[in-house]
Amino acid sequence: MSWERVYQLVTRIPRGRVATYGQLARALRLSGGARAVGYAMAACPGGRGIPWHRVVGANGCLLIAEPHAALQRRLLESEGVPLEAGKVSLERFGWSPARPPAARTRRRPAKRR
DNA sequence: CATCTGACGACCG
DNA sequence: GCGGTCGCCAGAT
Repeated sequence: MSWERVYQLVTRIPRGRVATYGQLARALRLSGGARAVGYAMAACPGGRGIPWHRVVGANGCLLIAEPHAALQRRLLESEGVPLEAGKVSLERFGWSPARPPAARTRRRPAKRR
């Protein structure tokens, strides 16, 4: 399969939200697992409006190397997705590919802090 | 056609 | 908590 599928899904990630490699991989049933998505993103073509910066590691951390990580961080923050200790709070900004939750901008599901 | 090269994540010691 | 191992795909040279 071509990576097109991955790109399509990534494009579906709403602004202000992020998805993890593993999550995308499972959503697409990629045999290669998260790795496959990683490979796909590495080959991600530019100039197509693919929000590649909305894809983060399983832990919500940025995986790519500098200087791209800095850019990703900047882009995310410009979308309202803050990085805490170098990581995105998947609890708050994680997006489910098949199950987009209602906008919980400030509503806490059961998590209290 | 053979090889190399990357944006992962789960598991184990 | 940290570092090493393993499974994996497609495109470029």
